Order: sequence, then structure tokens, then C-alpha cells
Amino acid sequence: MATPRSTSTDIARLAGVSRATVSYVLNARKDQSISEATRERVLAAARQLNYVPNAASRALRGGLSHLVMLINSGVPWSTNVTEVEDELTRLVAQSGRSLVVWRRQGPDDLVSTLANLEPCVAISTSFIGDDEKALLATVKIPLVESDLVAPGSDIPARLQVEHLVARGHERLGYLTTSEPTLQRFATPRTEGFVAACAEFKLPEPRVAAVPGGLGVTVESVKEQLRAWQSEPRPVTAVACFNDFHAAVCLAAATDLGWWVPEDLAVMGLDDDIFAPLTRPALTTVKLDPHGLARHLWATAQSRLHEAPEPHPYVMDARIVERASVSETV
Amino acid sequence: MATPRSTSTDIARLAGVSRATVSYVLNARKDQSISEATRERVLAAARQLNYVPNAASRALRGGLSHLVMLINSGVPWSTNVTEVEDELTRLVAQSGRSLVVWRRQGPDDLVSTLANLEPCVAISTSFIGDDEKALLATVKIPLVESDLVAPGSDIPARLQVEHLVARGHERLGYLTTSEPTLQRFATPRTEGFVAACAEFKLPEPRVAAVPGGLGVTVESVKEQLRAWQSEPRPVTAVACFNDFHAAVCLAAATDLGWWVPEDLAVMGLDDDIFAPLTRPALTTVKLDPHGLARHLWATAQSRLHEAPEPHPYVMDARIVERASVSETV
DNA sequence: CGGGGTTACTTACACGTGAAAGGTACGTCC
DNA sequence: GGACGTACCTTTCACGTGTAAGTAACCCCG
Repeated sequence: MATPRSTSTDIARLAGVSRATVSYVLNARKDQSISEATRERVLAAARQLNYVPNAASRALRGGLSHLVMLINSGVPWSTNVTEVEDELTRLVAQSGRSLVVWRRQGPDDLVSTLANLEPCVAISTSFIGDDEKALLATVKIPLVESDLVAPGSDIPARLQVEHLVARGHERLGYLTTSEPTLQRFATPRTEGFVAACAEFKLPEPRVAAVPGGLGVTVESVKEQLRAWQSEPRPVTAVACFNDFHAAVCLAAATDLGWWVPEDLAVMGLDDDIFAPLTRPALTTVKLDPHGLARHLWATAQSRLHEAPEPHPYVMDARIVERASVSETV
Repeated sequence: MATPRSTSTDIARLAGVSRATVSYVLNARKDQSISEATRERVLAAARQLNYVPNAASRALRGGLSHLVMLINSGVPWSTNVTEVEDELTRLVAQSGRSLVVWRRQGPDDLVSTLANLEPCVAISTSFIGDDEKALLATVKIPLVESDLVAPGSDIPARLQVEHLVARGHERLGYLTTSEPTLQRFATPRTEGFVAACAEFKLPEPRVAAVPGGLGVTVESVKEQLRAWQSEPRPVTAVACFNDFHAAVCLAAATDLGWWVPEDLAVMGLDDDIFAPLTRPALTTVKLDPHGLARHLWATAQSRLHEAPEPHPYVMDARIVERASVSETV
């Protein structure tokens, strides 16, 4: 505990060479010629001393840290988010860097975190305010924003329509969130849903936004379902912003004494961890978090001038059929 | 983009003072006397240049970074984990440091991540191998391990027994996981469950371990339930390692055509996000992630010699009654 | 008037690393 | 035999910060 970490100076002393030689050996520089004998001696000394280079001085010297920051606010309950994190962690590690994820609490924390962390690039899958973007710009840290908002982010919602139409539904409801930080994902999905309905020549769908992420209550959704039911031509299927909303919807329908999918079909989005466990099991849309992660990292690398800018991300999505939408109406 | 970050030298030049003066002003050192006029000038210059101190050089100079690393492997689906993360993020931020969470993939990645990150302390809520502990020791980074394994980690399981007994159940089943990395939590809970049954003079409970985290299948649990049912004196209530297992159990019972809680009571643990949404809604045990986070941070601070070692953590847990266990049998 | 203390700074060094520039011994070529 | 290249290593600097030590001006008091 009292003895400090060993440094390259210690290695140099032990191997009987200069510190520069140590640096050349450990970084395997091929424009420097080092005799095999000293190379071995240096490596042996490094092993013996359990040498791990000091990150701070390396970052100071090189101008850039080897850290990639993933900004992740809210949405603690989606499997997709952790899958993106895991895949990104793997990809970033391959470049010798490390991915760390930071769970943002307030907007103020970002300043001090950036000062403490000093990542070479920041990636965000969630909402980032303009002032925060400005902050990142002043400290010269490139920001990669999730392209979920790009062309293609309406695809999952369109798939929901497509599937419900194929199952014979015409009168559709769409249950989304009014949470401000989720509008980035919610808005294009809602628009895609409405547009797809129009393209299929369906009557205009009913759209309802219930308050935020975890704040959705079964009661409020029950009320909404009842309202839709009491219309002259009631909706026969409800598609949801995500699986959590769908689970609430399922619970609400059950509490109303309706049978799913007979009285009402329910469709989710995300193929979250609990989707196969609801009864009836949730028919949903699976996205491709790994593909997204790859695209985010490719974009980040292009910002680091290590790679060309990748093609725009095209969302990959597919239906996962379970039991909450019947085979045919 | 081309212009580099502004440094304290820039501020010194702009304010017409030496760099040392800048440092004294910005760090508000009270053992140095600085005239109000220059103080203002320096602060104005810093503001004007959007100065943010360089983390690398600060860490290099001070010997310690301002980063706290939370090692988080597996268990992507528990709300408790993210709640611990969020509370820790808040607490750590109050000390001027930043918490970053690292999702460990393989055991090898730890070396390079430590080299890149160089946290002043590491906190782990999950399983850490001995070799990894050794590694942390060689780089002199203190490790704080979650005390869930300490006295008190059997409490949630004992609470499950207590509650089921109060509801008139005698013949109990316990459904746990065989996932190796979760045994740290699983073993004390199972032992607590069995011990509590003995203390209540119940017949010895049936214990089954199904394969790990997300690998639990409804089929395997169905089989287990059927086996328990076919015994001469079938179990009337099943307590589970966590809410996910409980959700699987609920689905299995439903698929078998049994009514919950009439035919079989099911009890979870964690009060996870989907617990209120299952039908019947899940009766479960809520832990205290915020309390755990506070304890972890207090321990970490004591390792940083800023605070005395806290008292051992006593798990806080309470029953959350919903509908998967009936009022009385 | 001069010694001692205070105020308000500046100069100089250290942290650990990467790497350019410099140096030395040895062989080679004309 | 001296110019030149090459293999191998060392000396030296720079990165941006915190801070101990030094300094110059000023004031107070006997």
C-alpha cells in the first residue's frame, strides 16, 4: 500500500538501460533498433515489476485519453440499451481504448465529469441538450449522437402497421409516451405509424401519449382503452412505443376483463427481457442493437480520423411473433 | 477544431500574471494572498477562454484521478442495479469526483481498462475473481465489494418465508439460479430460506436451481412445478431468487392452467420494473438500493482516507404485497 | 533608520510518459 | 585512411498542472 506503483524508470534501472530504451521496447517501435538481448531484459523487468503504464501521463503526453464515454440518461429498463453498451464495450476494447458509461443525473454534472474523465470521444444514445453540445464543443470532444432519429427510425412503427394489417386489423391505436427526453425516438415512430396507416388506406389511427418512462400507470391506460372502445368503430389492435408500454397495456386490458388477442391485439417494440413472459406473450418488433453499436463506433472512429465516415445507418428491424396478436382475425 | 484547448498558461497571459497566480486563484487557496483586483482579472480571463483544467495533468500531478469505477458484469435486467448506479453517481459527484460504470465482458479486459481509466477506487456489485483482485492490488487501486454477501444478505429470503407463513403456507418451494456468477447472492438466500423454514418448524422446503440469468426457460420451470405438484404433499407456494425468475414461474403456472395465487402462490424479490405489470401482479420483496449505494460510497471514502470505516451494512428489506400471494389461504 | 513581518506576487520543480535529436562504437567503401 | 552509414543506446525536451520556495515592495514599531 505504501510502496508506489512501479514506473518505467524502475524498469530502466532494473534492466540497466535508459528510460527511452524501455519506452521503445514496450511500445514495440520498429523505427528504433534494439538488440534482442536488451529487449528481453526490459520485458523481463517489466513483467517482474508488474508494470502498468500511467494513464494520466500517457494522456497528458499524447494529448488524448484512451477513454470513450457513453452518455446514458434515463431508460434503465431496456435490454436494448445494455446490449448496445455491451457491444460497444467490445468494439472499443479492440482499438486499445476503453468504453465507460456515465449515467447522467442532472445537466450540471456534465461539466465536472468531462473535466474528470476527458474522453477522446463521447457517444450518446439519449437526448443531449444544445447547451451540452456547446460544452462538448468548447472542450473539443467530438460527440456522436445515436442515429435513431435518422431516416429509418420510423421503420419499427411501420413494421407494426404492416404486421397488424396482415393480421386483418384496420382500426388501429398507437400508445406512445409524452416524456420529453424520449420524444427523439417517439416522434418519428408516431409519424411513421400514421403515415403507414395512410399508405395502407386505413382509417386514421387513434394516437395517445401517456406520461413518461416508468410513470405510466395501468389506470391511465385503462381509461384510454375504454375511450377507444366506446367509439362507434372501436380499435381492434394497439401498437405501443415500447414493450414496457405494451406490458402496461396488456395489464390494463386484462384488468378490463378483455381477452388478448381476441378482444384486443397488443403489439410492443424492443423484444425486451420480459416480452416472452407476459401472458399472452408479447408480439413485438426486435431492433438490432449490435448493428447500431457498430455504426456508432464506426462514426466515432471517423471523428478520431481513423476511418472514413460510414454510410448512414439503416435501422434493422423484424417482427417477433408471439401470442398477443392472433394469427388471423 | 484546430485550435487547442485553452490552458492555465493562456489565462496567465491574458490576465497578465504568472501561471502560479492563476492556479492559486482557481483553486481558491486561502494560504495565499491574492489582491481582489487580480483575482477578478484571472477569473474573467478563465471565463472568457472557457477554461476547463486538463484532467490528465491534474491526475498526474496529484497522483490520483478523480474517477470512481463501478464494475458491473451481467445482470442487465435488474432495476436495483441501475438504482444503485444512479445513487452512487450522485454521491460521488458531491465529492467532486465522477462515477463511471464499466460493463465487464471478459476477464482479460480489466487490465487495459484499468490502464486507461486509472480510477482512484473501484466498486463492484458483482462477482470479482481472485486474479482480478490481485491485479487491482498490484496497481494499488482499492476495491470495494458489495456487502450483499455480508450478514444480512439472507434477510430477503427469510422475509419471503415469514410472509408465506403468515399467509398460511407450510409446504414451500424455492426457485433459484445455478448461474455461477450469481451464487454470491444466491447461496446466502437459499441458506436463509431453508434456515427460516426450520425455525418456523415447517417441513423442509423443496429447492431447485434452474440455469442462469436470462437462460431460464418457461419449459424447465414448468417441469419443476409439475414435479413438485406430483409429490404426496405438493408445495403451495414458490419463492424465487428474483423477480425475473418469478415472472418465469408465473408464466409456467399459467401455461399449466393453474390459478395464481389460488393453486400456487408465487413470490419474487427485487420489486423490479415489471413486477406490478404481471397478472396477477407480483408480490415481492423490495431491497434498499439507495442504502446500499450510500454504504458502498462510505466504504470507498474510508479507503480514500477521507472517512472512518462505516458500520457493517444491514440489508433493509420489506414486503411489497400485490396479488400473487393471496390474503389468506 | 533598520529589522521583521505582511502582502502579492514569480520562479522553479515534480509528476510519468513518448519521442526527437544526439552520440558512440563499429564495419564498409573508395 | 578518412568519409560514411548503421546498430544501439542516451540525453533531453514537452505535455499542463499544483505548489514549495523565493523575491520585491510595503508597513509597523522601537
